[in-house]
Amino acid sequence: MSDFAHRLIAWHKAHGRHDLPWQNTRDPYRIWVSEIMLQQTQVTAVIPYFQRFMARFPDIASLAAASVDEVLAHWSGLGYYARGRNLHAAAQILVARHAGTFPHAALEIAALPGIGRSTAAAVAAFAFGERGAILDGNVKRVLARCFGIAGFPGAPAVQNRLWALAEFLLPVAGIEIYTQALMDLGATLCTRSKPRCGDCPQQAGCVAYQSGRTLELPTAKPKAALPQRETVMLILQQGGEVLLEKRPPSGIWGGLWSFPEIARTAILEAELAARFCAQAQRVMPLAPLAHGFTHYRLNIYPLWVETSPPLQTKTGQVWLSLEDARGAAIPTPVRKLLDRL
DNA sequence: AAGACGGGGGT
DNA sequence: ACCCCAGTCTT
Repeated sequence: MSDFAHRLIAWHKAHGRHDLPWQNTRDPYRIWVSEIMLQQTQVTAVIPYFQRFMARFPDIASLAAASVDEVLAHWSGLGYYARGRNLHAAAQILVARHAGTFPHAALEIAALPGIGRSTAAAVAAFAFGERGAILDGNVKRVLARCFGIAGFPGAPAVQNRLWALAEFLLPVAGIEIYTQALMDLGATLCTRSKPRCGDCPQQAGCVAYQSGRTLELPTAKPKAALPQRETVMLILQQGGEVLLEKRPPSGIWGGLWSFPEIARTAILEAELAARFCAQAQRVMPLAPLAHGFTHYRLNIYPLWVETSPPLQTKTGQVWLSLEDARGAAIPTPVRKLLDRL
């Protein structure tokens, strides 16, 4: 047996969870229901639901005979209601095609609605002792850390590596305790934040711990692509001066001085007349400028405009020399644009 | 490959 | 109050 499996099993004897309502049984139905409920849901939340569910639907036949409405009523509050619908549909399939019994092979189990590769392997292991790997979020975290697997575990290439590793590590015998131990380690010690490495049986061989990368592994999900926004900044120039506007006190660049903005679809002449009592003498687009925020990316399309009198300014508008503008409270993109003039 | 699905825990 | 999380199915 691998050192990894050996240490895990020894640890589980002393520190694992042994008395959950779906443990100490080989009833595939109880194990199945618990594994479905435990998807995306923590043990403490599942326990009362599991108890009520088993009291009302004690076996495959009673679940299959019930209405989907009643099944969902017992799921109410647990979330991901497709789990409940699939559970009910699978029970009816088991009655119709498997004489109301559970198939032993993980591949057949995985053919049922709502059961994927990992859940099938867990049910097959706990109910029938079938040797197979599981790979849920807890296991991904444990393996990524212990073996230093970088990359987002949800990415197919990383996930394939983790599956292969999970298969490789399986003990020849004792799949039930090994599988439970792996789940328990991830759920209780090797947690996402504040892992208890001091109590971990794998510490001496853990790549993440030994290299100080525990909090960097597993690699976080890549941030969603930043929303893109765009604006036109008007660089109104007259003589050696440019017009700056004071921005509203809240929001982006609150209270700072910035170039006036118009929508990309706005009509320049109309905006100039309405907001600045000015006319354009010369108009010249400058190269676009991208500015990154934490929550979106702003593409700025600067429009240099030489204006003609009158030079009326409204409240919150000011004409400044380039030098004075550079000394004002301006955001970085405005500074970059000033540097181009 | 990316999104939908619902609720809970951590911060 | 916000961000982060996660297995399976669907698109």
